[in-house]
Formats: sequence, C-alpha cells, structure tokens
Amino acid sequence: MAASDTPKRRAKREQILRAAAEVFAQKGFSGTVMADIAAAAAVGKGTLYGYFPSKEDLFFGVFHWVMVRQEAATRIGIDRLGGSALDRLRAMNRAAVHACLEMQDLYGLVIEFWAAAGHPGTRERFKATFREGYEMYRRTVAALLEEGRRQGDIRPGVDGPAVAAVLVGMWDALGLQVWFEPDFDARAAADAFIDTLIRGVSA
Amino acid sequence: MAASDTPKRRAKREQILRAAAEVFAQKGFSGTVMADIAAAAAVGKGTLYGYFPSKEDLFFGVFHWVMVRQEAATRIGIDRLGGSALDRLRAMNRAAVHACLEMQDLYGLVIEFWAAAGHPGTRERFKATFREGYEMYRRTVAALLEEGRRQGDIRPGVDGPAVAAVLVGMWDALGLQVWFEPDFDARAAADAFIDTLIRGVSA
Amino acid sequence: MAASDTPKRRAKREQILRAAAEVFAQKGFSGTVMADIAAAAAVGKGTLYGYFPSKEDLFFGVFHWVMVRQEAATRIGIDRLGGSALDRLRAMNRAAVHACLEMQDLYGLVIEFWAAAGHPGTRERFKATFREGYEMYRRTVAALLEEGRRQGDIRPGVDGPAVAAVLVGMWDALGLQVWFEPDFDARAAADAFIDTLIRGVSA
Amino acid sequence: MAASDTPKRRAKREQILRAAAEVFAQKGFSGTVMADIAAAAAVGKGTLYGYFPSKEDLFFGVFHWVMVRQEAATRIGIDRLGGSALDRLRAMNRAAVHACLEMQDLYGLVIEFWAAAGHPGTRERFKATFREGYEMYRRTVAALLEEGRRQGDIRPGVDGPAVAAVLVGMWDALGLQVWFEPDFDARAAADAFIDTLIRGVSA
DNA sequence: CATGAATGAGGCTTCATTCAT
DNA sequence: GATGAATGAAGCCTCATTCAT
Repeated sequence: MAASDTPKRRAKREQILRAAAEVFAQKGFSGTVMADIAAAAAVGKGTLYGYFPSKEDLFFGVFHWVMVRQEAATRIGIDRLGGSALDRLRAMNRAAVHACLEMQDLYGLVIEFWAAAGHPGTRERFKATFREGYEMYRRTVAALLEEGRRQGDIRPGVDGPAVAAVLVGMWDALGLQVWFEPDFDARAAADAFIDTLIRGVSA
Repeated sequence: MAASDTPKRRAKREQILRAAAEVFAQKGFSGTVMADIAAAAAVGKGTLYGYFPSKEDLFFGVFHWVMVRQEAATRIGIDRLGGSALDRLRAMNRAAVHACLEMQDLYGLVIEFWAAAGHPGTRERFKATFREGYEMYRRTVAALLEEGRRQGDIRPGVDGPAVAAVLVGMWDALGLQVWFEPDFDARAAADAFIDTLIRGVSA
Repeated sequence: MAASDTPKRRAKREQILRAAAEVFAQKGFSGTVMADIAAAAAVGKGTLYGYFPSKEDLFFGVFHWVMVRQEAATRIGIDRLGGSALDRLRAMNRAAVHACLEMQDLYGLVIEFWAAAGHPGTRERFKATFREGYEMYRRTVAALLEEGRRQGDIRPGVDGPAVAAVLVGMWDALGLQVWFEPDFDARAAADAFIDTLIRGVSA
Repeated sequence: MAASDTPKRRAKREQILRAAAEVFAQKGFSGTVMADIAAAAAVGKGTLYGYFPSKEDLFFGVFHWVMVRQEAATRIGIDRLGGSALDRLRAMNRAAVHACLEMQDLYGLVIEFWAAAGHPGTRERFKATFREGYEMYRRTVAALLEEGRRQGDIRPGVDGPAVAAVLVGMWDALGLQVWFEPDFDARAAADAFIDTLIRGVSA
C-alpha cells in the first residue's frame, strides 16, 4: 500500500506519464479514456490506479511533469551564459521559443492545462502552479532588464515588469500561433521581435 | 426544426447563446451539462435542440457569436479613426485589450475554444474560424505598420508581419495573464509595451 | 370538444389514417414519430390529437381501418358467387391472396399489428380484434367445406375446422413469404396448393 | 471488448442471451429497456455492452441464437429417420410444430424478428438470415417431395416447390394461431392437415 | 503486484404530448 | 379548429473506478 518508490516503480511511473501526456495532448482531458492511456502505456487499466489515485490526479501529474521539464529547458544555462544582460535576454528568448517548438505535438497539453486551470474543482491546483511558473519567468526577465539598465544598455524610463510580463506572455502566444498554423515561422518572428523590442528599450 | 427565423426566434436563440456562453465559460465544455444551460436560459432541455442540433453545435454557435462580437469590438472605429498610422495602432491596441477585459468572465471560453480547436472531431471547424480571425487581425496590424513606413514614421528594416504576429499574440497573452491573476494591470502593461514597441520600430 | 363528425371531418380522418398507415408500414410503430405522420398527412402535429387521443390510438385506428378493408376485399362476392362450394373456396383463396398482394407495401403493417398484439398494454385490444378476424375467416372456410361435404364433393372423413385453420394461416404465410422475397409468386403457389388441397379433400 | 472467448465468457454470453430472449419476447424490442435485460440476466447494465455493442446487436444475437436452436430442433433426425419420404415428411411436420410449441412463450420473439426484418436499419441483417432459414426448410421439404415422386408415392404433376413453400409457411402460421389462441390444438390441425395434403399429392 | 471484467451513475438526445397563438 | 414551439420524462450508452483472480 505504501508507495515504496523503487527505481522500477519510478520507471513505470515515467512510462505512464509519457503515454498519458501523448494521449491527453491528442484528445484532451475529457476526450481521453483511461483505457487509452493504459493501452498506450502498455499496462493494465488497474495499474494506472496503483500510481495515480484518479484520472484527474494523473492529469495533474502530467502537468507537473511537463512544467518541470519545460522550465528546465528554458532556464538551462541562462545563468552560466556569458555576455551582456541583453545577450542573455536574447538567449532566453531563443531557448523559450525552442522549448515550445520542441514539444510542439504536446502543445495541445498546455491548452488543456489552461482549461483545467479554469474549471471549478481543478482550478486551484493548476492555477497555483501556473502562477508560480509565470512568476518565475517574469522575475527572471525583469532581473535581466534591471541588470541591463544598471549596465547602461537600457534606458531608465522602461517599465521592466510590464515588458517582462508581455514578453513571457508572448512565448505562449507564439506557441498558440504555431499550434494553429504549423508553417508559421515562430523562430524568425521571435528573433525579429526581440530585436525590435531591444531597440525599443535600449538607451 | 423549422428555421423560420422570426424575430422571436432570433431573440430566443440569443437568449440561449448568452446563457450557454456563461455556463461554458464557467465549467468548460465537458463540465457543462445541457440541463445547466437549459436552466440558465430558462427554457426546457428539449428547446435547446430546436435551435442547435447538438451540444457541440451549440458550443460552436457560442464560439461564432463571441468571435463576431469580439472582432466588432476591436475593429470599431479603427478605419474611421484619424491620426497617424501609429496613433491608430495605439488605438487598436487599446481597443483589443479593452475588449478582452470587457468579457473577462467569458475569458474561460476562449481557452475552451482553443482546446476545441485541438480535439479531433471539433478540430477543423474551430481551427478554420480561428485562423480566419487571426489572419484578419494580423493583416490589419501589418497594414498599419506598412502605412507608417510609407509615412516615414517607421524605419524601413522592420519586419512588419513578424511584429504584427507578435502583437496580435500579445492580446491573447494578456488575456491569459489576467485570467490567471485578475489583479494584473493589463491596460498599463499593454500601454507601456506598445510605447516600447513603437519606439523600437520608429524611424 | 364533441367529435361532431361532419363529412369534412371524416375526410380528414381518412387522410390521416392513410398517411399513418404508410408511415407505420415503412418504419414500424416505434420507428414512427408523430411528426412524420403529420407531415405525410399534410397537417399539423397538433391536429393529429384532434382525431386520435394518442399515438397508440392512432395506430389502433389504422389497424381497424386496414382490417375492415381487408375483410371486405376478401369476402366480396363469396356469398353471391355461384358455383359449387369448392369453386367458391377457390375464389375465396384467390381473393385473399389478391388482397394480400394488393396492399403489399402495407404488409409491414400486418406484422406490426401482430407485434402489437403481443405487447403488454396494447395486447388486449389487438388480440381481440385479430381473434375475431381469424374466427370469421375460419368459420367461412369451414362452412364452405361443410357445404362441399353435403354436396358430396368432399369426402366425409375430412377435419373441416383443421383444414380451415391451416388454409387461413396459409394466407398469412404467403404474405410473409412475399414480404421476404418480393419475387416469390404467391398466386401460383396458392393456386397449385389449393388444387392439391382440394384433391386431398375430394371424395 | 476483449473477445477472448473463454468458457466463462461463453457462459455469461449465453446467460445474457437467455435473459434477453425472455424480456424481448415479453415486451418487444422497443418496449424493452436495457436495464430490464441487465436485471433479468443478473448483471450490470454496462456488462451487456461488453458482450454486445448495442441493443440492436444484442437483439440480433438473440435472433441468431433462436434461429440456430430452432433449426436444430426441427432437423434433428430427419436424415437418420427411416421410412419412406412421406413418412419423413410427416416426421418433419411433427418436429416443426413441436419446436414451435416448445418455445411458445418465446413466440413473440419471432414476430419481433419479422418486424425487425421490415424496419429500415435492421432490415438487411434480419431479412438475409430469414431468407436463408426459409430457403433451407423449403429445400429440405422439396427434396423429400422429389424423393417421394421418384419412389412412386407422389404423382408426377405436383408442383413440389410451391407445396414446400406453403407447408413451410404453414408452420409459421400455426405458430401465430397458437399465439393468438393458446387453446388452439396446433398438433391436431397439423396432423390432420398433413394427411390431407399427402392424400392430395399421392399417386 | 498486475490485470481487465464488471459496475452503475450520469450525460446527450429523442419524441409524445400540450397549449398559446 | 389548426398549428408547431416548448417541454421533460425516459432510454441508450460511456467510462471512471473497483476488486476477484
């Protein structure tokens, strides 16, 4: 009964999460039936309940799993990166867009997560986690802007937090656009945009 | 069944759409049961089917209804507006953000629509309508930018379409942020941001 | 409120019955919806209830209407017919089969009536009417056989009632066969059979 | 869903069929609700769908099940039976009538099957199966008649197929008569009739 | 511990019937 | 008297969850 957490158990948990992520991404939360996930994970339906107490918990598990991986992908090396604050902002922008494109076929998931964050019942858990994530991104960007200002690259009047908020939001927005039009060149748009933005905030 | 389209019929259709929008916004598509909508619209369950052939069609009806109203709200006066292209861009930005905030309690709907655009079955209808909407917005913004370039307010090197795409995306992004944090001051962020942006694209 | 029974009313009643018969024959009792009948009869749905208190009553009305017409068609002239009893039996056989084929596209109705006679609720009304009808046929045939015996055309040992029962059943049976295989030549089979039968009962 | 076909599964399938046959026989197809069948079979409503994909499929399953059993009951021993062709015809007649009376309380089913064979949607499946069944009976009877002719017991002029068609139809017809009047002595009528018939076809 | 057959609550939808126009 | 829009009871079916094997 106790979830003993052997390596074997962790592996199967991962295997279930991966399968569930794929199915949820394709069919949405409500469109997914537990049997699909079990089949995709190559386990019995009952087994799922040995790892997650309910469908919703499994979904939240996937959410958490994806968020952690996404954040890791975006943050990798930001701090270790050399260069000016603006260069690091450019790098972060790249990394964020890259991370979005990487998991493009899982992007449906993100939308499902947003939706879950709006439904009564699931709302709180999801909303809180989202807020944390956005907060983290915004703080990181704002810190870079502040650093740029101190370094004299950014003019004083810029509303750092506002720009940060919009920039972070933009990553989601670009993901959405690609979601709707796979041919949309998000990388180019993001690059062109960040240049314009930087020009706008430059001293 | 008889789509005779009397004024009375149109009124009741509207009444149903309004109620359905509210319920869908609150509980999401799957979380909503037809009985809720019927109750909210103060009609019998069966009546709903006299106006929309299925739950999904009703949902799509709401989608269409919201999109049309949203577009109308955003576009109002853009063309009649005087001033330079950049002034009109500022005005459009305001209008778009305003429209988002206006229907803030319906914002959950937008997310549900995105989700629907990702589910097999609903995908095509929703995706197509979304694409049209985004396309329209992007073209409008791009035209303004092009006009500004011709008027000499915007420097030649700017990638108009890319900036347009991002700007349009930003409206979604701001809506999302408000959705997650009702205290977030989207108007201020949008204003601050558009200033920065315009500075970035200025000659 | 009183069903005043003007000629106009009778005509509309007939019009409804005719339409209902057609629809019931095609789709069965349960498969038929009142709206179909109303449409087929070119009247409003509500009007039906001005003539029949319920769907089931309308169905029973159709049943009665068909039975009466069928009996009339079969009996026509039996008594007035000249010839020996056996000749009249042959004529009746012809008439019965002919009546079946006449209303061939309404034959589905007969089956529906049988079915109705088996369902609790409808059972009693239908069963009673059916019994009367069969009884009448059997008595008529038995009387002919008896007459034939008295005339010396039929040998004494024949179990008249049994033969009558079977002969009557045969008309149903032939109808069924045609129902299943429209190419089946019921007339020929009936003629060949009655000859054999008559030879079997002949003195 | 998994059609693994273990003995246990077969047993439960049979259990469901038996219960469904009873309920369908009593209330007809439309009058029967799945809950009734589930209760009669002492299983959950959902279980039914593990064995039959829909109410209609279950009904067809019952149809098939009944037909197979009925045919088996009628054919048993025809071939192994000694005696002349006419003796075997008498035996077959007995067996057929006996089989009808055996399942008398299921006879309502047969009518429901006929009805199903007339409804659009169910039509094709049922009609095809019925045709096969009738065809089989008719061929068997016709073969016996032909054999009798070769043996010199039956006179040459007899239209074998026509007589066969009517004889087969008569079994249904007798079933109907018993259905309407439980006191009707079908066995006696059938015996008396077959004697008359045989006399009619005898050399 | 894994499995998948069994369960039954609950949703979408249909349609006989009513009644205001 | 005729109409057809409105109603809500009722049925088929799905699917999250349990539990015997």
